Amino acid sequence: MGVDGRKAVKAGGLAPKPDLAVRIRLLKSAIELFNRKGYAAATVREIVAAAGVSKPVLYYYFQSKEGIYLDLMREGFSKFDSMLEATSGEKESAAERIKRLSGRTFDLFREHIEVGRLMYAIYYGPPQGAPFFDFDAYHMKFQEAVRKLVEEGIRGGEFRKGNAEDMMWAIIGTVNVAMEIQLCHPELEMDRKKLGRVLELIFTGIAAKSRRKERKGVRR
Amino acid sequence: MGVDGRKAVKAGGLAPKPDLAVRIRLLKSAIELFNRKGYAAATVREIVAAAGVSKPVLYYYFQSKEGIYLDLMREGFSKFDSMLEATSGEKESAAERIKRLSGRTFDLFREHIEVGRLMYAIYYGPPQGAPFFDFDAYHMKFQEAVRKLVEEGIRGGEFRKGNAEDMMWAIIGTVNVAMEIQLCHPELEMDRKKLGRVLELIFTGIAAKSRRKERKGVRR
DNA sequence: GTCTATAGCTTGATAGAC
DNA sequence: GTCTATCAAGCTATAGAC
Repeated sequence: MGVDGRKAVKAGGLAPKPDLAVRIRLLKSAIELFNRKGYAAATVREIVAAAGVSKPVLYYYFQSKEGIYLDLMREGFSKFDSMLEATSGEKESAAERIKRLSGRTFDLFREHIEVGRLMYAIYYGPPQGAPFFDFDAYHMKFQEAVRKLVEEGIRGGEFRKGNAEDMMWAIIGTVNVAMEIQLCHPELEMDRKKLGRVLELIFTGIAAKSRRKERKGVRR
Repeated sequence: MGVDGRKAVKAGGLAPKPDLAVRIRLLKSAIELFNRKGYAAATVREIVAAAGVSKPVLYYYFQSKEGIYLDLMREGFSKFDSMLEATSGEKESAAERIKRLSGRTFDLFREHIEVGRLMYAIYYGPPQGAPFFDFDAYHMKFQEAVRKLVEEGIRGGEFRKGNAEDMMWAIIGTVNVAMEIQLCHPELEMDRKKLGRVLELIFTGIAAKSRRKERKGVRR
C-alpha cells in the first residue's frame, strides 16, 4: 500500500534487499540539491530528508557523499558511451552520421539536463571539494568521434579537402551552443530539429555562392 | 623612488588623492582570489593582504566586497560595449564584418580572460551570494549584432536566403567554442586566425558540392 | 542515534587617529 | 588616504540531554 516497495518487503518478512526505488529517490534528491545549493553546500542531512530516508540508508547504497555524486555522473555518462558505440558502426553519408551523433548527444543532454547542469557547475564553478570526474575525457571522445566522421567525409569526397579540425570545431560549436541554450534558455526552445538545420547550414555554407576563389583574388 | 606614487605624494606633503596603482592592485588581487577560491570563499582580508594594503583601503576605493566585484565586471564589459559600437559603423561585406566583430570579441575575451573565467563561474556555478550582474544582456547584445549582420548579408545578396537565426547560431557557436577552448584548453592554442578560418568555413560550407537539392530529392 | 544549546571563531564592515 | 582597533552578525563545532 506504500508509495514504494519498502514496506511490502518489510511486511513480507523477507531479507532486506536493495530497493531500487529508494536508491533512485536518493539520486534525485541529491542532484536536485547539488544543483540548487552547490555540491559543497548540500548536506547529506538535507539529501536524505528530501528522499524521506535516514542517513545510514544513503551510506548503504552509496559509500559517501562523494559516492552518490560519482554514481550520478557515471550513470549519466555511461549512456553517452553506449550511444557513441552504437553510432560508430553505421553506414550512410558522413553528414547524416554527424547529424545523428550530434542529435543523439543533444537528446541525451536534454534527458539528463540536471546532470549536465551539475557538470557545468563543477567544471566552470569554484572549487567545491567534489571528487574528480574526468569531464574532459568525454568532451574529447565526442570531439574525436566528430573529427573521425569529418575525415571520412573528406576521404569519401563528400566534404571538400581542407582542415578537418576546423570543420570539427564548427560542428562542436554548434552542438555546444545548442546544449547551453537548452541549459540556460529553454524558452528559446532549441530542439533536435533546429540543431539539425544549423548543422546542415555548416555543411552547405551560408554564402550565396562560393567565396573560395574570391579571397585569393583579393590577395594577389 | 617607490614602486608606486604613494610615498612621493606623502613626501611632497600634498593632499592625499586616489592612488590608481593601489586600486588596480586591489582589482588584480580580487579577481585572482575570486577565481581561485570562488566569490564566496574569497575574503576581504585575503584580498587586501594580497594587495599589500589594509582593509579600509578596499572600502575606500570600492564600497564593499560586492562593489569590487561589480567594478571588475563593469570594467571588463564596458570595453565590449565600446567595441560593439565602434564595429557597428563599418562598411565592407557582411562576412568581413562578422569576422571582425567575432575576432574582436574573442580578443577582448583573451585580454580579460580572468574576468571571463569569473563570469563562467558565476553564471554556471553554484549560488555564491555574488550580486546580480546581467551577463545574459551582453550575450544578447552580441547575438543581436551578429543576427543583424547576417540579415544585412542576406538582404545584400551576399548570403543566401534562409533562416537568419540558424546562421546566427552557427556563428555564435563557433565564437563560443573558441572562447571556451581559450578558457579551459589554452594549450590547443586557439587564436583569432583559427577562429577566422572556422567562420570562413561556415560562410562557404564544408560540402564538396551543394547538398541543397539532394535532400529534397531523397524525400520524394 | 538524534536533537539542541552554546561557546568560539570568522566574516564583512566601521570608527577615529594620523 | 591609510592605519589600528573593533563591532555585530553568522557560522561551526562540540558537548550534553534525551
